[in-house]
Amino acid sequence: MTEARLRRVEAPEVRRAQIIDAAKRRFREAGFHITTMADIAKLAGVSVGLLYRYFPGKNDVIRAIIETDLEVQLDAVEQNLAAHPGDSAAALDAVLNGVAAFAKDRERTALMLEIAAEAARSPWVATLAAGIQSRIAALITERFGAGLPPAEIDMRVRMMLNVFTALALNTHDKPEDQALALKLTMQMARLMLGVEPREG
Amino acid sequence: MTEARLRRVEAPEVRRAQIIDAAKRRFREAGFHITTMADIAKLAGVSVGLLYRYFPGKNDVIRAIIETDLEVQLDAVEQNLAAHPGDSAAALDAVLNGVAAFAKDRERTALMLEIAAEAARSPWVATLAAGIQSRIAALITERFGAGLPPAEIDMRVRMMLNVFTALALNTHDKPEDQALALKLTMQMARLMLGVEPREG
Amino acid sequence: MTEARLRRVEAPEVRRAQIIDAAKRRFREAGFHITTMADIAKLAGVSVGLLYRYFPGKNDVIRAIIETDLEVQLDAVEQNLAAHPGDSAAALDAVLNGVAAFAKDRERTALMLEIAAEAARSPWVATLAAGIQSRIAALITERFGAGLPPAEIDMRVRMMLNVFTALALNTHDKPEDQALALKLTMQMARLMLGVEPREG
Amino acid sequence: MTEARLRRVEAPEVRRAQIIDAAKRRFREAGFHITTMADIAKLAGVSVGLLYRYFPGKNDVIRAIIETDLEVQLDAVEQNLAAHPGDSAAALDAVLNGVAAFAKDRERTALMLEIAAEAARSPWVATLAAGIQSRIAALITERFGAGLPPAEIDMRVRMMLNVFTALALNTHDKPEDQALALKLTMQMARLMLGVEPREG
DNA sequence: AATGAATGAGATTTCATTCAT
DNA sequence: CATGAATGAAATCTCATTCAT
Repeated sequence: MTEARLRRVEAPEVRRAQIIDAAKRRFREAGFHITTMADIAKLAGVSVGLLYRYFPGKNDVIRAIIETDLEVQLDAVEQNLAAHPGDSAAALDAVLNGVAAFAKDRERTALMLEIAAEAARSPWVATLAAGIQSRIAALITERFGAGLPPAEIDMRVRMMLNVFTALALNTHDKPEDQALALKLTMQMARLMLGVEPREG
Repeated sequence: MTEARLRRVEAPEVRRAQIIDAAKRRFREAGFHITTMADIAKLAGVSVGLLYRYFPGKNDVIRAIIETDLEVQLDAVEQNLAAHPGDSAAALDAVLNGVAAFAKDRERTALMLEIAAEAARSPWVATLAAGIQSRIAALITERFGAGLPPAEIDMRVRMMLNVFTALALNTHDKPEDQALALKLTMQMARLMLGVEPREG
Repeated sequence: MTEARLRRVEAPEVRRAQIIDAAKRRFREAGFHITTMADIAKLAGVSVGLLYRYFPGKNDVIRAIIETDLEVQLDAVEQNLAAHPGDSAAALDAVLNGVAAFAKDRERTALMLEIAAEAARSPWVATLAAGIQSRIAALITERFGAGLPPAEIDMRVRMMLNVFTALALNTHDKPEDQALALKLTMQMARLMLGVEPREG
Repeated sequence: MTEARLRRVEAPEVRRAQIIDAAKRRFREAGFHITTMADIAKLAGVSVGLLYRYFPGKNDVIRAIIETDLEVQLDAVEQNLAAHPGDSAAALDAVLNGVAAFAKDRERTALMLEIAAEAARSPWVATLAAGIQSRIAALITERFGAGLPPAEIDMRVRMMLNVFTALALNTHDKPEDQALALKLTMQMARLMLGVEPREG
């Protein structure tokens, strides 16, 4: 009577990606603590037991998701900077637009909030997040770091990133609201980075 | 043979406050989903059974905490504005300082993040939070709303509040970091409200 | 459709005894590691959840059973000695007969073997068992301890007890076999305790 | 690109021995029910899948271990008797020393207890063990069986073997304790076989 | 023949909720 | 009103067994 799942062997990286992907999706929708291992397994299309071949336990799945998610943010900044080697203003725009795009994706921001809430409780999450933010700050300083002390740049970058996170907290149904919210957030981001608003 | 435990009968409001207070403390430390009803009962110094006389279920406790927490924010703004009926600049300062004080309290911000994460999942939480923000915006508009269209004022106030949320997202361990973060936050808040930074 | 169990509140000692008793029975029949918590709960007539109000986990149930079982052996020796305050020979007889009776009970010996096997693996079980045996040895020394050094008495008592345990390993179907096995074991026990065989 | 792991094809007897050996070691350390098939496979240096080519299931591995272990005991007695065809006293000594050596090996005794505990539950184990004991008894009776009725000799041999089991039940940490325990065991063994203690 | 990824039934444990006292 | 023992559904995790490679 039970629908026999067909046993497909996959390369470890593929499986791991499947699982991480499924977990991320469920975590976004339901949060870390409501999501069950069975949920993840079902969504990933594998058995529960297999989850435990890839991760020692549920906490390790959460940890992996948090780590990869934060890494993605760092990578995005890195790539946006690298895409405009000569033009600093364009590079900055690219970074800000990248972060903004990220903040507009409700799915991603839900996970971001989940991580933020977790960081308020688990020291290791807080440390990890702070580390990634510092590395992002370092990348930006390297490129734009004028006369400010490193500690201040670090903080300014953090605040800039957090403002976008905070933006994600709002539910803007109407497109014009969204546009306005984004415009204002961009102003704040530029204020943090000490750059003049561009035309447009 | 007489029971050592004293089975005190308390006024309902007192009991309810006891429970809400205990729940809030645990929710701050451990989050909504990790906290158990037994945790709350123990911290409140009452039995689990009694919890169910005051709230139909755990979700209702969460709902009550979210509601009271948001109300407290609204009340704070209201009182700060009312405290300076003549001096608009002083009133604004009072509001900003009030929100800042809130954002510096790690315990409260942990709960705020918890609520934000919940809002990303439960529509009613999102609606409730948006409603409160609108009421705060209305209060401020009423007082300072000069030439801008109401929709923009509303959004600017929301963004101003978001900035403090961003502050809360930071893991500021060192006091000098805290001071810097607060200074930057104030700059952004003033930018949102279109007021010049004050001396000081 | 589910047969509604009627919710009966019992005194803690009664419940604990029920659980320990059920666990002991299942452990005797199936061994520590085959017995499940659900087995125990069902046999005790309680829910699985209740088991965890009385014991933190399965290992603690095992520990409790081991402890009580060893204590019972000590108590038996103590009582048999106390029952014959004047007559040393009679007291010794009582002790030996007590141990023999114990060894004849297949249910109890099965548990004894389970404990012995566990002792070979878990140091704490070994230590606990050795401690109880030493206390039994002390009781006997107190009463009969002639010229032998305490360490030797201790060992002789242990060997005596173990011989009875070993007796339990054999399956004797025919009564005359049982009687002979017991007679021979008694001879060995007396040899260990350095007493002459009695007539009869 | 070539696989680092070498997939050696071995003669079936070699593989079987590898597996049995590994299983025995884990069973000694952890017991039948705690040991997993993966444990055994790892220790044997083969895959789990291969285990199932040699044994239909875990129970069959257990059965094989129990059988070989009991056979080894029988063989040892047989060989010790055969080694002294003329001198009965020397033969007896050899047998006793052989059994004693066995009982002093903590690893082997742990397995013996495991088997004994299993025998208390599984009739086939009990039957198998009883059969081996009878065959050992027969060997000894054949050699020393003087005036006693065969049934009694059989029982005396069993009891003699039990005595060594009793020795195994002891947790003898200190060497001097071990020596004493062995001395006492030998006394009991000789009592069972009706022989005078030898000098030495 | 050999591997080990994959399965899924079943074990342990947790906890929101109920209800006898 | 108040208690906390009791319940049971559901979650996490384990492991004997299977089977594609």
